[in-house]
Amino acid sequence: MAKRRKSNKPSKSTSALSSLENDVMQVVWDSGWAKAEDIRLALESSHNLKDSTVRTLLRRLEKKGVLEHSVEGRAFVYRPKVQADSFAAKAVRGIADRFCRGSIASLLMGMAGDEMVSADELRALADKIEQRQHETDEKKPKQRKRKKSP
Amino acid sequence: MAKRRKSNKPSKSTSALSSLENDVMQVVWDSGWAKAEDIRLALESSHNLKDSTVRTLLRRLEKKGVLEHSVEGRAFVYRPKVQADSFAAKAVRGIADRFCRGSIASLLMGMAGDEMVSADELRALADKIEQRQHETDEKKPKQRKRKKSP
DNA sequence: ATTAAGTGTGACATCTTGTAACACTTCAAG
DNA sequence: CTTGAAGTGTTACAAGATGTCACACTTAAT
Repeated sequence: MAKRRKSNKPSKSTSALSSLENDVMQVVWDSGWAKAEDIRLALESSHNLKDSTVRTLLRRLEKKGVLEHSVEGRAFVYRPKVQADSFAAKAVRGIADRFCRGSIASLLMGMAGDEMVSADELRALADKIEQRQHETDEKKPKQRKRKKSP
Repeated sequence: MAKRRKSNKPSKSTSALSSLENDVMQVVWDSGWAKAEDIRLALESSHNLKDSTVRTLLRRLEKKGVLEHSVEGRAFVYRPKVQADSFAAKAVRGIADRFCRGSIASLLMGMAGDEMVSADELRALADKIEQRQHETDEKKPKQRKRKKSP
């Protein structure tokens, strides 16, 4: 054995978010944008954060590259710089790399084992994906290459 | 009957591992078992850890519930208590919960968008899963309809 | 009895996370 | 112009997670 992966540096750029940061992102992802106060209110039920706390989070999130803001009037309007699904996908890829040598398939098998996905679900998904593929192919012809080693 | 998750608390038991801990697990997952020294050697290239450091990691990992050991001779032999794929699956579920309201489907769709999984792969997987289902679940073999790709 | 191979026990310096007080900047109303 | 509300950034800190060990302890052999 000699194929150790050395990707131990999380690079911190678009990687892991803490749970609270996650909650914040959720709000932004949901509405597409949000001001500090919006977020404070949205999370009010779960966390009772002070205005400055929210701002700190927002700033940290922006530094992490998952948010960006634009000035509107005298307030900052934050919006996702990375979309939720894309972000999630990246996270999953990371997992696949670590735990399954990059094989999403193995990963999925594992999920099936844990009864997290059913065969039917997968098939339905495959159809949907294929369908979208066609749409995409019409405008942006690009060929996929996702073969797993024999 | 639905298999709804009852807790959203990370529970910290079998959850996140740090990158170093991850590297250690990788070694154990790879060979199925390992002694402290094995691990030290395996990670030697990336990290030059002292023996005690490795042991600490091993112990922490065990406390986290992902490893377990048995005494063999006078040495501890560690082996995964959680399999890699299962562990990965759990991690994925966490992601799905956070980013896609628990929908693995949405998550997978996102991955498809990033060209991480193909429809074919998914279908093949679905078959394999279904097959396993039957093996494990020996009751009434249901007929499978293979929708071949166009 | 001395050792070599193994093990467990603190300990510590850094980060990360959750929280926030406080000071600074502006537009807008007096 | 003076004030103040609405916003913003800076700085700080306690807890807990991480990476790293030096050491002291145990035990089967020599």
